Amino acid sequence: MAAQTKGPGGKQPTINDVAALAGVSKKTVSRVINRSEFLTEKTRAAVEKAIEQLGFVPNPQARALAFRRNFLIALLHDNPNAQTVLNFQRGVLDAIKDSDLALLVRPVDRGSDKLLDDVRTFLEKQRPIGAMLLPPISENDDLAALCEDLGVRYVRIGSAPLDDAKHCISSNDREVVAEAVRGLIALGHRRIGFVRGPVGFRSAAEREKGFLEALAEAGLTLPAELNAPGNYRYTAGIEAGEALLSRADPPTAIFCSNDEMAAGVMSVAHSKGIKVPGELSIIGFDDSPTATHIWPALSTVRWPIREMGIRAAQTLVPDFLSPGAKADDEGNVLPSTLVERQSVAAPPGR
Amino acid sequence: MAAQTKGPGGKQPTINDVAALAGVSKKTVSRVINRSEFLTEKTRAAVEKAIEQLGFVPNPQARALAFRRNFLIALLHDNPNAQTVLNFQRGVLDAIKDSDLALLVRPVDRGSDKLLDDVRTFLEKQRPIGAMLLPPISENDDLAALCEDLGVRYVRIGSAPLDDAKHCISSNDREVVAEAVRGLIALGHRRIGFVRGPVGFRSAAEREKGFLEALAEAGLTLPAELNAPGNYRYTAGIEAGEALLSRADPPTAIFCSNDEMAAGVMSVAHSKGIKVPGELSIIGFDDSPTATHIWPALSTVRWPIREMGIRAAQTLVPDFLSPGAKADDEGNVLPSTLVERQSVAAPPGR
DNA sequence: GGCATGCTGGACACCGGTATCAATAATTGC
DNA sequence: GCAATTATTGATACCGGTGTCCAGCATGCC
Repeated sequence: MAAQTKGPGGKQPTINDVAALAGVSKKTVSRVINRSEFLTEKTRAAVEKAIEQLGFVPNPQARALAFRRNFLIALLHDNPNAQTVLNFQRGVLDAIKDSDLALLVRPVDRGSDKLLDDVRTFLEKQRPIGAMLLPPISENDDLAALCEDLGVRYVRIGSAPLDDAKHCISSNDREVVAEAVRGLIALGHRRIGFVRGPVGFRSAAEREKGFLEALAEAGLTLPAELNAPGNYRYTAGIEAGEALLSRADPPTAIFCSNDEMAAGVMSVAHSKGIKVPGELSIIGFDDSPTATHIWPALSTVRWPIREMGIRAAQTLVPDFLSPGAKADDEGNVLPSTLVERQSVAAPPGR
Repeated sequence: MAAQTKGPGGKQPTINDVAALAGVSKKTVSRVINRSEFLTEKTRAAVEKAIEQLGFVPNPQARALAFRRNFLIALLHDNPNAQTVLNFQRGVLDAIKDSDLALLVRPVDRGSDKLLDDVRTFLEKQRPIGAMLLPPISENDDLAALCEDLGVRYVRIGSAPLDDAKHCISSNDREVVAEAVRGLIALGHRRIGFVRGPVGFRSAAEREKGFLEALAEAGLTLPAELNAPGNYRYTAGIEAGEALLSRADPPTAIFCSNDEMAAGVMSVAHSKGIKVPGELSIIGFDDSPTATHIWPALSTVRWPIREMGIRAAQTLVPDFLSPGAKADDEGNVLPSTLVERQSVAAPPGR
């Protein structure tokens, strides 16, 4: 007698339909859905059969309302590197796959003076359980404060710890950059150029620190004329390449703070007839698709971005994930790795 | 006397709080929120003042429940080209910015035999108003049928109309490819190679059609030995490049069905010492970041992907967007454009 | 056999909005 | 000036779940 409209275009069955079919109350069905204890095996089986039969799927909006919290997490980003965002997204989705959570993606404009208002409106409207901040906006302390204020959990993804461990997933970029540069020095490079990232970016600062560290260890310094400004864009790489490679005494190797700029430097080298890696070694950072698509393929640093996505989810919402509720304090620094391709060799004289 | 817990960590004010403060019923507040007519200017002002004062933001879950539909649209994709996905996403978000809608992004695995089940589960669980299918999964008729079945609106993004206009946003890829190839012929190229896309992809077939069309117009044909298989990946470009450029009679130009494969062909040319564009012209498709990052910069076809995102939103949920409720039948074919860069020139002999 | 105890499962209120429909206020016609 | 008409508002049920709290029943104990 229960109206069980089903099938194409029809209404979705509700918990009441299930309860009626199984001959129990809706609360009992609710218990089954939420895996409550205190249930006879018999009752559980009956309810599960009814659920199966009706193809019942709980309405997430209703659950959200009743639970007084929804099951959304937000990913906020303003990243020029699409692959990074998507890989991170994949990691997060891998982590929440078997949970009730869904992911809301929100690109923002870090340049806008309404950034904070935008994010506030978004968070107030959607009320996600938590938010993930990808670099570079993860470096914005006001955003973190805003989340705190609104009672929204958050994690910040960064190149170095920015906050206490429970709010921060990072990688050891500085160390790996240093390792890469040590490699150049070991090959015999002495005049090594550097293309910086944008001013005020933590990631840029970390890469620079690693670079200078390695030079210092070898008793080398970075002459001002080999230190080029940059902003992570291809065109900045072009400009830096022009500046560094037009000199009478060009560097024999250049470390670029990301792959796009490295591609720019590489283009300049090609157009000037400078052989890479024979006459010039180049190293980038990110391991973006560009790194493998340019010729010769770029040696670079691979950021464990997908793993960071997984870890970010585990840190943000451990209570919603089944087993991997890891919360080990220091586990939130993940290792970047050096990827050696064809853009590095010994300098000409050796 | 009304309890207005506000501020950090406090509860969000509800419609009841607003009603109490404004001295009206909750239904009236609801009317204000939903811009109902039949409201005195005075009442509206009073309610709006209370909303403002309390910083009230309606709970989307509660609205979704009461409206019997949520305000989510889903973006389903399995796209190797991250930039495309992100640009499309931007377009959609631009379009829905001032609406109540939110965007749920869902990567899927087109290779999985559980694809349909995955998508079904996702749609049943989240119950979005509509779904957007990006290529290549947009070509999957079963997915479209599934949406239909579940009563979820959908639009398919493709290289050519796949369905009736109200379900399909496409671009005129065939024509633009033909235009590009005509350009090569006009420059004097006669032996033009082709690197195909993956078998069974509509996008690949369209590009091939355009290519052959232009050849036919000029009375040319594509010799089997210049027709290389591909799968849109860089490595396929490498293989195709090896096959085509190792011949005694190599082509003087190669059209590649996407940029990544073009980058592969370009790498092979570089490593064989073949000058691009002096000895070999190359054209790609997509205008991905790779196209500008490689050297020389790649001539390619730009897909109006962001505009397609906007149009997709307008087609999918015109009733939720304010003015741009365009539904003109034939307006859903958007123009791709040829982007001329430095990888094309006249063939050696001319 | 009667009673305390521990499990189960149900009745009912509630989450924060919207729909229905009747009640009330404002306007109009004559 | 009064009834008829129309514009505006409110009372109450309801959307589809969950929490609270209590009742019913089987069991163990004396």
